[in-house]
Amino acid sequence: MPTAQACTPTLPGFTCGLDATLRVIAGKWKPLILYFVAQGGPTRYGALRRAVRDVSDKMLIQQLKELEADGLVKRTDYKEIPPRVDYSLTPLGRSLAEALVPLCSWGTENMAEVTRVFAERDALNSQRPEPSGQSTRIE
Amino acid sequence: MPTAQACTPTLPGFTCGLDATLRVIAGKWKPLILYFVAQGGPTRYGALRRAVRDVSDKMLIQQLKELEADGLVKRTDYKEIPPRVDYSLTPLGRSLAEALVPLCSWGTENMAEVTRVFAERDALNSQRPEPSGQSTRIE
DNA sequence: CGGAATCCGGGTGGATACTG
DNA sequence: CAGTATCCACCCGGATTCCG
Repeated sequence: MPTAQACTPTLPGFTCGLDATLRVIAGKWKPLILYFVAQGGPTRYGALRRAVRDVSDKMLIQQLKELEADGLVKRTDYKEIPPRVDYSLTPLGRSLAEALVPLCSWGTENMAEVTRVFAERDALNSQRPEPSGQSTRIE
Repeated sequence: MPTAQACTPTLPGFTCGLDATLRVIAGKWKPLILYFVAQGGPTRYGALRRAVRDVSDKMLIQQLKELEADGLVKRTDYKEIPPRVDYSLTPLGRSLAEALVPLCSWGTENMAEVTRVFAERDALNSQRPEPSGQSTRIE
């Protein structure tokens, strides 16, 4: 019912609202970055790096730059020594982060289910001629 | 700010609910697929291909298979000639699609903004001959 | 501390051709 | 109509190293 018909083409280039959103948050870490900054307020680079586990400097910086270029996050350099920089959300970024909340809730509620499904999939993978453990497939 | 701290680690493997969700919908087309199927009910392959613009057969099938393996969509083959197959959402998939609604709304509301930002970015890219590295933008 | 630059392997994903 | 199969360019993203 309210399955939202908000997906009506309005501007050229995007097929629908979801399409537009995806172009902005496409990227392995962007949603997590947005979400963590939304929760923590202005967040220092190091803190962000620790929060978004397994992200490398290169990727974190890259995604942050794109988010900044897209007007979702704001970078503040305090020009101090040692360096201090923090990242905060713009109003636009804040509104997008709000839209991510349901996704987070969904994950929390269905984490057990997701874990199970992934375990099954990994079990199938390990039956294949695939030596060594780690299966960081994803994305 | 009710910025939801639903992002509390609960199960090993995932840092938070959002992390879990992202592992499931990571993939260029999955959110769009979920959303279109959610809107249209059981959707035929061809219809989906037309709905998700610019997707190739290969990618569409691949993503559909993963969604199916993850228990989000259900494939129905009517074994007819000519072939007829449709895809529908499982309860799990339906709940996830619901969680996508805010993202779609956000895109619709901020499409003008997004379009503008992207235009600026593209403008900058085309201005730079960039001596140290070929940056032939995007497709 | 907060990056930037470079190298590099593997996966992603497009194009095309073919099948039932 | 609903896929499958193959080739392959490209870029994502990790590791490493260096800089202010």
